[in-house]
Amino acid sequence: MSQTETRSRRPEPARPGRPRSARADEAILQATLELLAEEAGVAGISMEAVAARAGVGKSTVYRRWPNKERLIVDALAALKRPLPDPAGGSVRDDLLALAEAMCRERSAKHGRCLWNVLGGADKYPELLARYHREVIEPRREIIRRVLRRGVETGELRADLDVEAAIEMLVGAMTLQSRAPAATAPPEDLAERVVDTLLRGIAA
Amino acid sequence: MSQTETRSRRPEPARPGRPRSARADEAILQATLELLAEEAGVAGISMEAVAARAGVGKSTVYRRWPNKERLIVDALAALKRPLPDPAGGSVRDDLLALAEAMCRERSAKHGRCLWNVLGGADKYPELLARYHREVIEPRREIIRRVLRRGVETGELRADLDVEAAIEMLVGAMTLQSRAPAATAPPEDLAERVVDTLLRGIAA
Amino acid sequence: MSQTETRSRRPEPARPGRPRSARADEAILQATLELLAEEAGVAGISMEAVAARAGVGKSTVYRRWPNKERLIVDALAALKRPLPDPAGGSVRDDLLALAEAMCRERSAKHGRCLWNVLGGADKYPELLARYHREVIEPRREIIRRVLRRGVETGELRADLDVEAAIEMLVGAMTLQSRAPAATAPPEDLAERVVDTLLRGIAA
Amino acid sequence: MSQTETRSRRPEPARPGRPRSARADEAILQATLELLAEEAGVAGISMEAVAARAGVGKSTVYRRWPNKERLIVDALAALKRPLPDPAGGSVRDDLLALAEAMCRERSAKHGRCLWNVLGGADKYPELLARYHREVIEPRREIIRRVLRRGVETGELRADLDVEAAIEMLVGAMTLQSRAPAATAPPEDLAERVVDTLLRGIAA
DNA sequence: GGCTAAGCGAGACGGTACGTCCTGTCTTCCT
DNA sequence: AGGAAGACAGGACGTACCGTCTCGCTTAGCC
Repeated sequence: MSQTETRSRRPEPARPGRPRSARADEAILQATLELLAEEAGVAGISMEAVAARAGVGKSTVYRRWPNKERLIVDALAALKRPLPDPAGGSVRDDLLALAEAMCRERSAKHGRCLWNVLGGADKYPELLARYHREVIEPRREIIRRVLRRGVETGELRADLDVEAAIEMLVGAMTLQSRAPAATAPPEDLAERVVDTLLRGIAA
Repeated sequence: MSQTETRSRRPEPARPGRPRSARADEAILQATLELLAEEAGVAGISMEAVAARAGVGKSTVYRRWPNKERLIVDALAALKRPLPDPAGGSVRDDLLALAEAMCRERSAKHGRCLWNVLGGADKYPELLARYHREVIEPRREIIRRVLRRGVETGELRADLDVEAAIEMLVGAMTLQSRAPAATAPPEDLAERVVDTLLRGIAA
Repeated sequence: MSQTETRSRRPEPARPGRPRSARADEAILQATLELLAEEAGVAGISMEAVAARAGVGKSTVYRRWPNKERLIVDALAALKRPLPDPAGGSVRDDLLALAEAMCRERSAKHGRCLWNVLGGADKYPELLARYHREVIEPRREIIRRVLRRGVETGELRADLDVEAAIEMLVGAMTLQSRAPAATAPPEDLAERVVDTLLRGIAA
Repeated sequence: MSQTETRSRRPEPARPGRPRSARADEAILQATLELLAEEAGVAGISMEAVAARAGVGKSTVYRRWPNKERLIVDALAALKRPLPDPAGGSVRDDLLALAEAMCRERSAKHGRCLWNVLGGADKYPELLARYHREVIEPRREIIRRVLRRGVETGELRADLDVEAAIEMLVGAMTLQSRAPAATAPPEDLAERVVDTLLRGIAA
């Protein structure tokens, strides 16, 4: 993944030997995500199953990723679809759109993947660090811009603690996903959270 | 653990044979927590390591817990110290005390344990469900009571969405712990979040 | 193998834990020999195939033998049936009996095993050394005794070079086995070699 | 090798494209022999190691030889120096010269190669057959001629069993090489064997 | 005080997955 | 077209745990 990116950035140093198969890359990532969704967690899937489902030899997997964890983090990165950059209506509309996107994601297949993976993360600090850098931060940045713009337009209070607000919004929307599967979040959770955030709870 | 509780509830049905060693129970749970902190995640520790560190045979572990996950959830339950029931000052003071307690917990050893475990949780829904029922919900209930009292005393707005507020507070305080270890949360995060929650962000 | 022998020599120090299964020992050695005969050479068989055919887990094999080579040498040792101690008739009769036994062995299943294995032996000098010590030398000793007795009884010349004679007899009977499978040795090879050895070739 | 021979026999059919590099041929065979001596047995060396040591791509090896075994047999053929055709003195002198040559060969580097290879031979019958035809038989033929001449000159007995005598001589001289490396054969083994063969062991 | 039943440390059992290495084939660019 | 490089599918290697089982030995309560 990262190598592919790196290589494609510069105009191909023309390495000798047979080039790596792009189909294999895709098949492996695809198989990984499927298994990650079906089974569960880093522990729940096996490299051998990944290779088998991808129709690929084990060595083809290990040539690209040094171990299971690194494969999984790259597979997850493949779904890091950025949050929809909000149209730019009222701050409330923008925040609501973002909150609902996060809420939807929670139940989506990849949502589960992320959580399954992040659990065992203390063991792999770089895994977590990279995930933060490449996935989490860009998303917060979008919210941060919406909030800043709100301050400028006067929609939000001038002394707003932007980071605390981000933390609350993101926290509320993602924490819920840890509830038992049965406990579906209420449909209107996004709206209720955004409104509570806007108005505050003080009388 | 659960069996121990069950047994200690009724006055000993007086089973025949040698009774189970209480020292073994403790040693196993202790070893589990130590390994959970040192290593990481459900996947990171092995039953053999637990037994070895506890100075106990593997069968002594398996006699008490049917598998790794059940052992771990019981070990975690051993640290479910309840949040300090707030003294009952102003709502702000109470919320702040709770928030700071959660914040402190995040960096504590058991804090890490919880997160390490919750990751691979999709595979073990009952683990997660039980954890929610026995650990998470009681804690939310404490916050819930503080908020309800605030509404009654008029400190908080009458149309407050209690659940949304809980979600935001808990989410903000716990999500942070997933940042890379280096990224220590700001000292005053609790205060900033509580104030932002109280006042709202709208102008 | 060696461990079993060692243990059974002394009256069991009563080691803790579940004792090793004698059935597994047998099944593994049996499977090894079968595969050694069917397939060929150290390289031709796999530990996984051995375990599978023996109906045993791989770890059960590796608990007893540290690697493929050590397993194979022990399997071969299991067939080191000693040469029939000759009845003690005339020297010619005794030598003929021994030569014919060696000749028969050549075509037998285990004969092939030995050769298949001895090939890659430079890599495992201890394998070869042990095989010599435990299998080859005892056999030569039998021939040596027959020749010495012949000298004493006056059947053989007094100035006989015993070791050279052994080398010639054993060499002639075993070298042949390296001929292509098609080239069956003549029925009467043993007799012809013994007589040539007795009479010499000089006029 | 075989292809090279075939091509060099006829005056080059003038194939299109770049001709094969003679340097590559040599480098590959050289590398094979070196590894065969250092490591051990057909199983002990890898095509990748051969190609790497020869400074050659794997495909360059596989273009010339279809698999490991064929490469090895050709590499060995490169050392099949014929036995010195004996000067034609007394039969004893001739046999002694041949025996000593065989004895010397045993300790030489290629000696080891041959044995290393012959071990795993059941799996590759054609390898063995070819080796017999091209290396072993020519050598026996030399001994055979010496013995026949001895019969004609009256030095050897008229009713000599030529094949049995060959078997004993060759067997005695080559079998020894299977002893552990430490056990060097006695200096005078050749002489003792030849004399024992000549005089017989009977009183 | 002996009997009975369960607990105990130890470790073997059949399995599964790991990550490494090598085989023999293929695909690319360079000469 | 040959050559060097190296990717490809496949499969065995030897290791580490899983959760179960079998040993011989305590350690209790009940007779």
